[in-house]
Amino acid sequence: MAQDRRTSILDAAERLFAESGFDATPTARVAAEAKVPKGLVFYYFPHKIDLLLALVTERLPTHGPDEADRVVEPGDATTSLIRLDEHVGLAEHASATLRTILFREAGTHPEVGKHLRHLRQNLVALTENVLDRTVGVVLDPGLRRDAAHTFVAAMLDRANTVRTGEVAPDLAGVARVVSMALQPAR
Amino acid sequence: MAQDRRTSILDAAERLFAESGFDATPTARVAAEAKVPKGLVFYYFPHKIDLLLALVTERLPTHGPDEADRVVEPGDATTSLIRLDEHVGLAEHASATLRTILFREAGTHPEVGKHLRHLRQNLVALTENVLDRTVGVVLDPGLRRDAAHTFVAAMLDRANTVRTGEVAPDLAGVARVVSMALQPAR
Amino acid sequence: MAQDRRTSILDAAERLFAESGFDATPTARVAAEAKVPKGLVFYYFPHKIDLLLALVTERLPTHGPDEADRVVEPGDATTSLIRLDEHVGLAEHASATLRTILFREAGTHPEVGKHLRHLRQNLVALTENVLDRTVGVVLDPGLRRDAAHTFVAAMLDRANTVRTGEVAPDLAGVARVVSMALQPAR
Amino acid sequence: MAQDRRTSILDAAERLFAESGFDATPTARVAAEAKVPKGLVFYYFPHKIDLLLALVTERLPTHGPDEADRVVEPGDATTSLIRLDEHVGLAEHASATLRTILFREAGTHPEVGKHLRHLRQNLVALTENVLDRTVGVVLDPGLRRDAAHTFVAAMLDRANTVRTGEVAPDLAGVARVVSMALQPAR
DNA sequence: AATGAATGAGATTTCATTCAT
DNA sequence: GATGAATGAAATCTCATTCAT
Repeated sequence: MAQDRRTSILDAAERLFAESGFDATPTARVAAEAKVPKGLVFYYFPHKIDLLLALVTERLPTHGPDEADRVVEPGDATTSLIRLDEHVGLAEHASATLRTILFREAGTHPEVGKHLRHLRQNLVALTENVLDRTVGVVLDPGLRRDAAHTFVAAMLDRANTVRTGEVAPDLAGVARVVSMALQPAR
Repeated sequence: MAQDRRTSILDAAERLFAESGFDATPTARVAAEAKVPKGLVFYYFPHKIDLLLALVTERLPTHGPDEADRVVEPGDATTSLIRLDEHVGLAEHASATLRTILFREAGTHPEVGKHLRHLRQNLVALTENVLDRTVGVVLDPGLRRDAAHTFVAAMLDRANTVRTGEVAPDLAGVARVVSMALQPAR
Repeated sequence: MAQDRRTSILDAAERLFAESGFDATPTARVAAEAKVPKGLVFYYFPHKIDLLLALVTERLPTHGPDEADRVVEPGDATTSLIRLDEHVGLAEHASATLRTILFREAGTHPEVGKHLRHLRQNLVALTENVLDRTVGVVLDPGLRRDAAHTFVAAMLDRANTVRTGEVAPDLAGVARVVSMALQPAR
Repeated sequence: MAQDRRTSILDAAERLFAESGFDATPTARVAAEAKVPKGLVFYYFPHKIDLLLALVTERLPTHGPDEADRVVEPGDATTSLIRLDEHVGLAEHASATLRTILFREAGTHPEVGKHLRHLRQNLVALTENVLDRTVGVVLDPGLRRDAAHTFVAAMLDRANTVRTGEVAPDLAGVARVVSMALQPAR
């Protein structure tokens, strides 16, 4: 019961911060949106910034390298990468709000920036793992790293793109480009 | 003289908005940083948002497709792309503050978002142009587009990366990956 | 057991009120300092002011005139007064916190002011008694009263002085001055 | 004109702080009492504590030793001391509010405590000067110091007394006691 | 007897904006 | 063109007190 109300508050904060940004959202609006009295927000989150921190630390999935298993399509790097993107789901609506918060506040709130750095590191490691398991041959470590960074950059850029209303780059296209670069010969 | 003071104000705003964000920067601090009286800021920029708009419209370069000439290294796509990145200079300190502002405020301020969309479109067109002039053969339009999007995504992602303190992906590596994908045969 | 927790609360309140003042000390901090749940403070002391009143009524000694016996040194007014001061112990650390509270809150909280007035009256009566029993001769009532008031004023002033970090006046010196004023002839 | 409004604010603060104490007086009440908008209080005094500091630093007289000239009655220490007390005017209504503030806040606000220490030092020096110029003979330095401290203690104690509603000790009586102590012989 | 989640009135402070000069 | 005093709406945060359990 008590946790329900704390959850309502976080839900409301997530929605509003994504819509209008952290700074532009008064705590009073969070309380109203969560249908709890103003004082209760402070009770659970003594300072406004604690709302942001709770969202980022409690609700952001960190992707471990073991998740590669679920998406690998042996011998087909393009498909594997596309499925990786779908699995991570950065473009999906469910994570849209957190993603918005993550990118926007990373520059001004150190704790948030730290999480964004971890996310990228994990995604790169995961992508390298996916590539390894997909292609049969042993990849050059430098090339593998560059390929992974390229794909992760595209995923993160697209996440950012969606939020700013730009025309999203096609991740399938990027997957194809990366995949072609890895072809030992044609 | 009058223009000098207007410029001081914009300089100060650029610095402070990049540091702390638009919302978190009081106009009074802009005035203090610019060493002008508070009233003068509102004299030149009747509303606070006008400061942001002036920065974006007056100080952001838009890259036309004709700039390809300056960077193309015929026959060497990797080098051409690296030189393109250097030319655009998104990673350079000079544009760091504007870039910061651009990414952060794009989601909440429509005018700013519009500029970011234009920037991406122009960069994609420019990159396609660079690729065309670099490789001798006629590229498949779909592949060319995917390659351009991939490289632009990496450039923009890196710009965003720098601002959040993440480990920057290596643009030379991405250039190599994109370049290899375009090799007709090896 | 129950009394232990009530005592902890009063101990904590005494410490914190002395440090930061009554108004500036939240009851929540009292509870934290006493290591009891917040609700318990209000269980024992329904209103915050009751904490202050309990401290003053339960922990402040009132000095009766009969205490003169313990300090009188017949024929030596200076020594008697010095011993009176030591006996009353207003300067001692044990009473420092209560003294602090007494002086600071006397002006704004009538109940506390009443206690301070009683303390002064009792001290004057006690000092007059000490002087009477010390000197052999019959003192002029007006002079005796003035002398007592002078010494009590010095004791209370010093109590206040210690609390504000001023250089404490030397009570032995005051005892000497008062004593000399009472000498019938030299 | 502008200064007038700043002065109104300080006047109001002086009145209200004396009445109810610093902590118990909302800045909104200060604004209301001064008949200025709430924002203006903050304009002149960015933090509430600045009101207190301005009162103490701008409105508290510091008594220099040269002021002795105005009160000395040669050969009559009792009269000289009484006139000194009247001159310093700690008991007068005009200084009552500041005195109240001074004593109450000295313990919790270091800046205020510093002023109270200076006031005592200056008063002791001034009183010693008065005694020197009043009595013809050369006083023993130790005795002179004790006598001065005794009288200053009484003045400060009485100031404090008035504020807490206690029965004020008679300063004329203290003057007589101190004066008698200085009589070389009778 | 004990508790800690809950409440809401109100405190301090912030700050974009106005405007008389 | 320039200025800085002035304004007030609104933001964040505080905290004594209540009350269901």
